[in-house]
Amino acid sequence: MPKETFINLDPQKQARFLEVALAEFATNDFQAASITRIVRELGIAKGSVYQYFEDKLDLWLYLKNHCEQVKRAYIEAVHREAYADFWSYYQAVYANGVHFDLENPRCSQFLFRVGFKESSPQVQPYLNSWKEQAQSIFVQWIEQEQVAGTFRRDLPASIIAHFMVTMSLSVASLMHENYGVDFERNLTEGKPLFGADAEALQHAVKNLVQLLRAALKPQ
Amino acid sequence: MPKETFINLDPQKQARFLEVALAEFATNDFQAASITRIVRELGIAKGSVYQYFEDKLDLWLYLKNHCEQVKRAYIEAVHREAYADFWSYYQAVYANGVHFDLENPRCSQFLFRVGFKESSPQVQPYLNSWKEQAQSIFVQWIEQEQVAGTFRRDLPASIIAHFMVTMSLSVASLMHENYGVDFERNLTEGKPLFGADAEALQHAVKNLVQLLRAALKPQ
DNA sequence: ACAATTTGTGACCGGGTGGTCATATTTTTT
DNA sequence: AAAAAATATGACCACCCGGTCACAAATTGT
Repeated sequence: MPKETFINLDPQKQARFLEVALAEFATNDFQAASITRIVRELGIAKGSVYQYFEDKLDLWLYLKNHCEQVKRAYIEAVHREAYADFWSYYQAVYANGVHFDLENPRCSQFLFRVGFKESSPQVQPYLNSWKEQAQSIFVQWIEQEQVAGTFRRDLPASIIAHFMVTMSLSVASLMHENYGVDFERNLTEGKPLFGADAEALQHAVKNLVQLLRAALKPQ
Repeated sequence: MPKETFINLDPQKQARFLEVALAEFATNDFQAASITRIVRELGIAKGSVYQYFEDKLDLWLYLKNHCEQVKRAYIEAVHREAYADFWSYYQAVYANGVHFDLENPRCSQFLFRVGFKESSPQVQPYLNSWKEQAQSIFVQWIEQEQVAGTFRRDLPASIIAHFMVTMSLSVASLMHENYGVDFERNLTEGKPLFGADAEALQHAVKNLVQLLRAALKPQ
């Protein structure tokens, strides 16, 4: 939890602090991320950081919580009832996830790191939470589809959920490998992660959905 | 490249050095891995390391190359011609990959880190090579199967390859999440990565193949 | 206007790092 | 046995880190 000093801070300064801190933690491990670099970039004294947060871990937890909230808002804006079948719903959720990426590239990259790249022992206890959340949401969806008879029932929902989550998250690297999208460059140039390649993305997702459909329909 | 001093080193000492260095780099980022810890563990002087290798990066590259060679030997021991259909071949390759895991847990964990967790800028240029190799091998397989009519032809081989590689590699985390296999504990206790859970693994791979089959057969 | 409180500061601390090099030890050659 | 070459050593260097704290500045309350 941030200290009151940070909460009471001028919103503009608060936003700038968040921006710079997020950039640092999006580009580096917990261990490798440097408070010194953050304050140098911000042009403030190092002591200030410790007026705002207890320590490095406290700051990291705040950033994680913040980004998760932002992302959740995007996802929860899509409602299953509004879609005729699961796959159109899935694509809508995915599209909103991409909007999140486009509009909050640093958040997106940070969460990606937390979910997949991070291995610093100091944050180990806090790593799996959101992955488990995503997994359990998928399990609920899948069980409903299995009952409705649109998904195969010969495999446990938890297994199917694992593969769906994995594939969904892999689209980013597919974009990178097969469509030549350069996330790093887009980031350093301040562009959104997917840059002007929204079309390539749609194409990739379409192909992915075709594969998942075939894999998951009743055999 | 290691210096001659290391090549001429007593094989037993060489092996012990490799073992300890690999454990360090398997458990930590390139940045976080510590030469100081390695020499402390080995009980040798820090200067010795720099008689063996140019610098930290040189050591890392040697370890990477070594582990890749070891793994390749496992994979290339399986020949396509010896199997009637692709899926039995695929399962045999997978089984050998698991043997590699079981018999070289540190190698396996290090390569996993290099392929998925690593983000230290110093090693960035050397990261993608093996992933691209795996991908291109899969593309060749898939194109052959497409010609033979056993795989769907309505999607590009590159997309299917991404799908297969991603799903194949995710089995490890599936084991962790759904079968409760604790890689970290197995490692610290010196056991092989999959511990005594070979049965769970077989089950997971069976499920994986079922999904892949359904996704890839001609629609 | 003054006092009280909150916010900002940056030199400093202990600790860790990769890497060096003059020196000591061991091995090989003569 | 002596000389030469190869190998091992660890104190030391410059650097960076997270975190502290006595003090300065600014804001708020009276």
